[in-house]
Amino acid sequence: MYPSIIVTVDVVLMTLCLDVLCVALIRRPNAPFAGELALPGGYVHAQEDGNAEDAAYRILREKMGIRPPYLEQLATFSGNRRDPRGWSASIAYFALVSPTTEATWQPVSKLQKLAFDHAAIIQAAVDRLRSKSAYSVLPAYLLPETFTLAELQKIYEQVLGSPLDKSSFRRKIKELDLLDQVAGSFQVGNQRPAQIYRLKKMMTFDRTLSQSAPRKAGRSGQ
Amino acid sequence: MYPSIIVTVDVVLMTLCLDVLCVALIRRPNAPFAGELALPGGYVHAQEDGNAEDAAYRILREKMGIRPPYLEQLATFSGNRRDPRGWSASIAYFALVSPTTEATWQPVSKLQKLAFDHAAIIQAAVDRLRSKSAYSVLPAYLLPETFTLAELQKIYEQVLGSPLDKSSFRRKIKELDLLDQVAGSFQVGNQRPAQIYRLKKMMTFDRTLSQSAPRKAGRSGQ
DNA sequence: ACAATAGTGTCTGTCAGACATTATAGC
DNA sequence: GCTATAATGTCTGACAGACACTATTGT
Repeated sequence: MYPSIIVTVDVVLMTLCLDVLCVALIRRPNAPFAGELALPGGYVHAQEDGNAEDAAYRILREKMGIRPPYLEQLATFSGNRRDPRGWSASIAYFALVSPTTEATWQPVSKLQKLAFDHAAIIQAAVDRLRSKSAYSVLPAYLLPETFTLAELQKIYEQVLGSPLDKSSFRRKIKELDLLDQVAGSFQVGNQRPAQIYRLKKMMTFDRTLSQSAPRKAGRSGQ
Repeated sequence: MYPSIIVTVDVVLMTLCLDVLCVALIRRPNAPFAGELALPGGYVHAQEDGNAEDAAYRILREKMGIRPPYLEQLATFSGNRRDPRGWSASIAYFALVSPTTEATWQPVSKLQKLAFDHAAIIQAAVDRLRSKSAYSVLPAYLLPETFTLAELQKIYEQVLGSPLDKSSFRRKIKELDLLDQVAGSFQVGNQRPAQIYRLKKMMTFDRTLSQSAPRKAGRSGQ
């Protein structure tokens, strides 16, 4: 009745390896683009996947063996030229994980030629991560579950690409009130130990980090 | 080979009617949801549409007879429960037009029950418009091609839901440098005539409008 | 004591909001 | 003159960045 359209889900899974933003890639075993590097992805399975997000989680479970702490829909890439098999729509997601996750990580800055339009999808994911990092705690998902403020600041500097002032950074993080102190501390050498934190369990992530912070509405009125 | 998946495009077409944010709806002639109100949408036509955005433009042309000055992909809504015919994916777009566009406009604040999950899609579009309005000139697309600064400010106040200071608003708009003066002026009564502006032709829209939320008065305390 | 990093206090330039003032039209 | 709106000028509180300062560990 209607010409069949290929519907797939692809996931841009990112982490920070040795202070470099990396993406997980898989070498394709089959055509098309056999042997080339590609994002983990696959067909939507109408029988098992309740929706596209379910499919993304299933694919990450099957192909990477993980369940990421952060996953969000990125955009849908579609058209008749991106897949030699025909008109296709790829619902792309991006996910962030701790660097302890096992995978074939590739720095996003030096990617070879990739299958399909996956290079463009990765670029969109990196742009989104960068732009959201300016006003959210997203980069914290690139760290292990617990971390120090110094580590967190370093992650932000890596993602944003510019150094941040320690005092201002801590002031902002405190205002956001998105971290919980964890009992215990972390120490590397002969130095003062650092307090350990973890992300608060919450449903919303898009609080403002810098500049456009909602100015402490609290004070106003009663 | 793979179970067929329904791929459609739906467009949330918005404007400002009498200072109220409205969305264009169409009464469905056919099942499913025959007779109910729904977003303009339709199947992707693999033969004619180069990609999903092309399909969105085609649908707006066929069903509304327009080509909007602003169109952006919103998100993809998918799953096995949103369409009684089976597993479906709707690539949703949102578009802004001038209020002179002919259509059946409905205020977004008082929507009846809609077909499919279109109420959720509209909510997502409104949220996106609101959040982008804080740091872009997007609301200008809700006006005719030329307008005065007073009209523009009123639009922003409508979309953002809070009054803005005239001086600050103009300072910001000037800094953004996104408007061109148009020869001529506009006058309503026995008053000083207002300068007329139009949007500059450009490719990027996401400049910063205001760095911070409007500060709540509070001359009172402290 | 020193070294090294964690964490805080203080100053200051900048800027958004508040609001006064001037400008331009018709009467 | 008056009224109404357009457009601009000026002041001020608040905040982000800069940076000096204190705190806490091991040797």
